[in-house]
Amino acid sequence: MERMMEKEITIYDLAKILALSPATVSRALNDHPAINVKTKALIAEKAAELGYRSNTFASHLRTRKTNTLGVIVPRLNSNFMSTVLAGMEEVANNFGYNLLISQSLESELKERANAKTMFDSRVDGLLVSVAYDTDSIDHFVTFINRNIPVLFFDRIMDHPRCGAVIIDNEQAGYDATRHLLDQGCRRIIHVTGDLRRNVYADRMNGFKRALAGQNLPQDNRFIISTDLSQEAGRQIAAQIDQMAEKPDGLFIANDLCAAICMQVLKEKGYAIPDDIAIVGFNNDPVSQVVSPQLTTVFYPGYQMGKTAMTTMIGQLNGTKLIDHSEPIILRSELIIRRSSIRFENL
Amino acid sequence: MERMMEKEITIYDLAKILALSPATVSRALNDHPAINVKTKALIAEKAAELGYRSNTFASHLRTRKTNTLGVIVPRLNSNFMSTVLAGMEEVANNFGYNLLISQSLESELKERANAKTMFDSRVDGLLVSVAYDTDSIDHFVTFINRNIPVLFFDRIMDHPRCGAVIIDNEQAGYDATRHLLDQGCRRIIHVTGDLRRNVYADRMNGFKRALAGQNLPQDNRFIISTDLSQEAGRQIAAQIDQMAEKPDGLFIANDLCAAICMQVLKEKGYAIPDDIAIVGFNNDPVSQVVSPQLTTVFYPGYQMGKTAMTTMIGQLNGTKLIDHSEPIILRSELIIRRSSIRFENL
DNA sequence: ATGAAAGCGCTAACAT
DNA sequence: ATGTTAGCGCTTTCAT
Repeated sequence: MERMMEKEITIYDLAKILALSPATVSRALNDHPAINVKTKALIAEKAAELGYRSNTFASHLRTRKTNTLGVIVPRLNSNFMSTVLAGMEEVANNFGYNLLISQSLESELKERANAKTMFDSRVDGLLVSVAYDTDSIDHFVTFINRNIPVLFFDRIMDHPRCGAVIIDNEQAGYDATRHLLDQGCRRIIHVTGDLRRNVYADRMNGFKRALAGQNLPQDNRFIISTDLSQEAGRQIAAQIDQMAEKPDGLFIANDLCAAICMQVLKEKGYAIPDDIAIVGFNNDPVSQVVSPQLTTVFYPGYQMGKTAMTTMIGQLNGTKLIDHSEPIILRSELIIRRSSIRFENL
Repeated sequence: MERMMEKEITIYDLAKILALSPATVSRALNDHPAINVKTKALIAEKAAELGYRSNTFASHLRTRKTNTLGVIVPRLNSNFMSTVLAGMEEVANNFGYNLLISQSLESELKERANAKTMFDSRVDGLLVSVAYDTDSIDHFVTFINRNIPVLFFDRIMDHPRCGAVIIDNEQAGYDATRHLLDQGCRRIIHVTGDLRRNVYADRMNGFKRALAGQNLPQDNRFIISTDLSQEAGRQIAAQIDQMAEKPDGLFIANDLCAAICMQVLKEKGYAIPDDIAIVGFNNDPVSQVVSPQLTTVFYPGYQMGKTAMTTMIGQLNGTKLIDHSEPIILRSELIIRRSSIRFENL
């Protein structure tokens, strides 16, 4: 069967038809100021009529710019991350950038592979939220050495030539813990993730500061580092059930993990929040669906995506260079729901 | 401040250093059979040593292939979609393809814009799950006319030259409804999405078939088309609460919507499953976290992503052409949990 | 088995 | 305001 294969129109075709030079056509299409407005209109019209589309590869080859930005995230499938990406996409779109998105699946190995792909694709810039177990920063230094800006968001790495966009995790951790303390909790367990990641280390520090503020003892057995998975939620519940002296408060750095943990505790007969008050993190949809509804920390994902992307593009345009000396910090907010409001405070 | 800017190595550099021609280097790098094995090894070694990376733009300009595939999804932030994408990424990676991912945010307008971007980026193929309100298929025909393969998955459009990967939504809808009937439900409400989408239309047809099989009356007021949002879940619950004759079963085509609906019903004093049994769809994490746990339909997202991508790449390679005449159908499975098991059946 | 040379479509320095 | 021209780095036909 014969296939219809429309011929690809080039600026040469346009130039010939309009009796102009390819250079003029190129300039007109790129809205160059030196070109006569009428000429531009003429060219634009003809281009549209013939279905001309710029060959980005030829353009990239010449300009050494790809108009593509790489984004590496641990996973796509969290409400938070996909909200961030939606924010990034909106801004990138407005500025005519494409996004090359990939997930590290929480593995440094995969992250390195992703970074290599991005590098070979010659992205103009890279936005990264690092994997659970990332130790080395080598695979990003490759970019930095070539002057390709790298911007971390949420889970950041410390590097003198990389920007960062985060929330104040320490303060959020403090607020969450402080809230539990205000509800009368005195034996609070903090369940967190890998402490190499700033988000978890900072929340833990906030947790500790809140306890210290009340002159409460700091018991390291009350800080449990897990992978924050659903399974971890189950294990924590089982572990608590085994403890001689039970906790009366639980601050878990992830909503889904907290929700599962709460569920198992309820099954084992614990009253939430009366026996154990619980605070999660992220304001994931699950936090509204469990009963009692879960107190959590709202994370401005969309805002974070937009801010990160705006920052990156500002850097690329030279409009506004990234301040490497300190991160951009967005506001988060404690959302208080039933899982942490003790009876006596109603 | 001086910046270290490593010079980009080209095949000309390699050729000069090794006293070979650029053609030989190019062939060697592409593993051309005519090149001497030793020469290949020599070139590969030098390339690695100098950190050579192929300039994909020059290559694409020549070959008119981009090795990039476009993926358009309604939203990134569902467990299902990100699982699909993970599956796609794995396969694409193995075959050396890059993914350009974007979300339509359930809007045909945005979907068209995404498609245009993909088209201008000259993707080699396009994988799409269409938006809620997509009516026209024009923006995909553009690709088809240029012989760029288009493959739909999950939410598909009917076109004689596009492939499709789906689950048997009709059967899944039947199974879900049949299960409710088996539990003694006789007045079942089906809450679904936009019926222009196959996934919802098919589930509804399965629903109807199950009712017909029991000689139950078909009341169109018992089929409610919504946007399946959390808000919709709330509204449905309110609506049910107002009904003179209440339903005794609820089949909602989305877990989060079902979970919220269940929650509101519980607040209003309905016993789940005894007053109203509920079945959701997708096996989203929320389904395990609500109480009672939600009966739902497992959706093989990872598998779907892998299958779709394998199919696409088979088509591009010419290895295995897409069968346009009928869709690829994957197995789904009803997962029975407490939200639908009536007391009398325990 | 290897080389010479042309050209993919675009941009930009230089010229007019 | 517009034109001329020389590549960007790669692949590939044709030649040896």
